[in-house]
Order: sequence, then structure tokens, then C-alpha cells
Amino acid sequence: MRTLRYAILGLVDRKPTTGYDIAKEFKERELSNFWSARHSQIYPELRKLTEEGLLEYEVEISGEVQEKKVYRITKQGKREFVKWLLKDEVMQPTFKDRFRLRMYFVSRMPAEDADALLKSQLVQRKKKLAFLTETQKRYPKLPEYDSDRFGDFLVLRGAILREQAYVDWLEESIRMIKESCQSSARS
Amino acid sequence: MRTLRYAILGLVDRKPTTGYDIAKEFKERELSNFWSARHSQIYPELRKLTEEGLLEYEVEISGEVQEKKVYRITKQGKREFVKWLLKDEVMQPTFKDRFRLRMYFVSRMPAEDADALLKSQLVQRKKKLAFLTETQKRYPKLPEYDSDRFGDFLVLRGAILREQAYVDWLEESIRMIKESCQSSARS
DNA sequence: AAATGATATGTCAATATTGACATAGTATAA
DNA sequence: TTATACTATGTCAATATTGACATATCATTT
Repeated sequence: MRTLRYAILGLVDRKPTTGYDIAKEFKERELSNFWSARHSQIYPELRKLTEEGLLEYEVEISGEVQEKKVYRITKQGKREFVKWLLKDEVMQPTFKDRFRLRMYFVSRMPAEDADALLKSQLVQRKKKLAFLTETQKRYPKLPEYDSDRFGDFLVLRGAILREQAYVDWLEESIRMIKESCQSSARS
Repeated sequence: MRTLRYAILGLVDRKPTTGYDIAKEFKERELSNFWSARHSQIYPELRKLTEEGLLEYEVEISGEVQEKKVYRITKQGKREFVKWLLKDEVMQPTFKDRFRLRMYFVSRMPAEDADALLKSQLVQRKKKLAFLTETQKRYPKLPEYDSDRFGDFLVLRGAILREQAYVDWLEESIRMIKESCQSSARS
């Protein structure tokens, strides 16, 4: 599907940038909620995109001697990116989630263990949700459509809704396990 | 992470089964919302698991001559599966979602195109949600914790909450784009 | 009797992704 | 001045995943 290719094209299109900074976006920024890649995948991809003429770079010096390659998108790169961007697509049927996969087999573990695992996830997911909600405060009003901040905000809202749903599911699951144990204890 | 390995072990543990049926679970059952794999990945994995002594199989005949391999989990396989199942885990930071990635770059496309793409996804996601809600009717009451149906129901609820959040996000996004266009038209 | 779609199992090459190995400069605080 | 964390770029082997190729049987409908 070459998704990384287009993710990188898009990021470079937003702003000329380096492989290092792309890796950082994938690690800690809004985008990291929906796509990510390690630097070991990014650098080779940047090279390929440059070879194909979709990107070009200039070497800049930070400090005394340390070089960095600042990539810019080319006309051709922009064309291919927009083509990808506008393409309609059938929805992804599967969002892989290892934890939910594990919960699919919940009846194979003692209820106390299931409870503990769910609560551990709950703590983590709530923390994440709190962080996202905090981030949302940086958007006191709806950004302009034309600005990059609009996309940031859109996906941030998506992340918040998704995370809230996850938290709801975890809490509901904890309740359901409790309930089913009580009813089986009675019988 | 060897996730497929454990997904297969779990499925075979639930019920002795064939590669073909595992592929079907990944394609059209509750589980398909959280994990999937093609048969080209499943058959080699079944072979490896058998070589490692975690699975074993018997050949059954369907019809006149057609053979199928019905896999069962071994003692050792069960041990390894349960070990994996009970392990606590840090949450996955990224659930990759190509559509949301595209929306991250929304300001690079005309608002009408963004609107059309979002609405196309909305139709698909609503249809999926309706299907899941329909499926939920097969669970008039909370299944027993010890039954496989409990896990089915747990992840089904998770799928519904997740899908509903997706629909909410799409609708909100459509509204936000409309709003931001109106405000920029006024200015 | 033939067509169709489902059952059933496999391989293979290409692509995607991870995690480890590898190196070196830079900024800052103790 | 030295330790630490961060900036910066790369390679490589192992693993994961997809999509195409390949084959054959079975059940049902036309």
C-alpha cells in the first residue's frame, strides 16, 4: 500500500524537514496516534523517494560540523501525494489490537487475572486520554481550514473519541466480569 | 511479537480446527475486528507450531477423498498460550489507520473533496456499526464467564463502542469543515 | 452435464516492520 | 570536565504481511 511513502511525502510537504524530525513526529506528536515508523524505515524510504525524484534535500550544518539533510517535496512529489490524498478508499476492516485479541480468550484465564489486566490497561488508557484532553486545550477555537493546525485538531479529536471509547469499553468489561462472577457464585 | 502464533494457539485451544476455518474467523467473525491474517500466513504458521510441538493434527476426510488437517493444541502449546495470555503488557501506542492519516493532511485538499471522503467513510462505518449492533442481538443476556461466548461478547462490545466513536468522529469532522468554511467565507 | 461458489491446502516473491548494531556531534547541567 | 540526554544518520538480519500463483475436491443450482 506504500502508506509510509505518502505519510513522509505529506510531512515533508507540510514543512521541509529531516529524517530525525519525521521520526519524532511518529513518536510523540498527534500523528503518532495513527501512524508510526522507526528511523530504520524512514531513512531508506527518504532515500528511495529522493531517487524517484519525489523529494530533494539540502545539507545544513547544526553547530560546528554536524550535517543534516533537510528534505523538500518536488513538483512531481506533490502531484503524487495529492493523487493519493484524494483517492477514495474502502475502509480498513481490521484495526489490529493485541490487547483485545487477548480479551477474546478471556475465559481461559481466572477472572482475577482478567480483572487485573483490564485495570492495568485502564490506567494506561486513562493517562493517555488525560494527555490528549490536555493537548486539546491548545486549541481554544477551531483552526482555519487552510492551516496545518486544522488537520492536527481533526485527528486529535479522533484520538480523544477513540481513547474515550476504549476507556468505556475497559470499564464496561470490568463490570461485566464482576457481574458474571457474582451470578455464577449464586448458582 | 509473534502475535499470530498465539492467536492461532488460542483459536485451536477454543476448538480443534483447520487452517481454512481459522482463515474464516479472521475474515468474517467477531475476531476479525481485532486481528486478521491470510491463509498464506496461516498455513506456514500452523506447520511451524506443529514442528515446535505446540499443535498436533489428524487428517479427516470430507466427502470422498478431500483431506483436511484438524489441529489440536498440545499440553506444551496450552502452557505457552496461557503464559502469553496472562502476561501484562504496555499499551500499543499506535493503532495504524490510513484514513485518519489522510485526514491529517486535510488542509491540502479542497473542502468539497474532504467532505466527500468523510461521507464515503461514514456510509461504510455506519453500515459496519449496524451489522455489529445486529450481531449483538444474538446475546440477549450476558454469557457465562467460562464460555467462549463471553469473550465473543466482550470484544463485540468493544467493536461497537469503537465503531460508534469512529462514526461520531466522522460526523464531527464533517461539521467542523462546514463550520470553518462558512467562517472563512464571511471573512 | 456443466457451471458456480465454497471447501481445502499449499508456495513464493515482494513489501513492510522491528530491533539491534553502529557511529558521531551537540547542549546542558552537575 | 565529564556525564547525560538529545540530535543526527545510517545498515542489517529477522520477522510479519500481502497478493499472486497453483491445485484439487465438494455441494448446489441450472
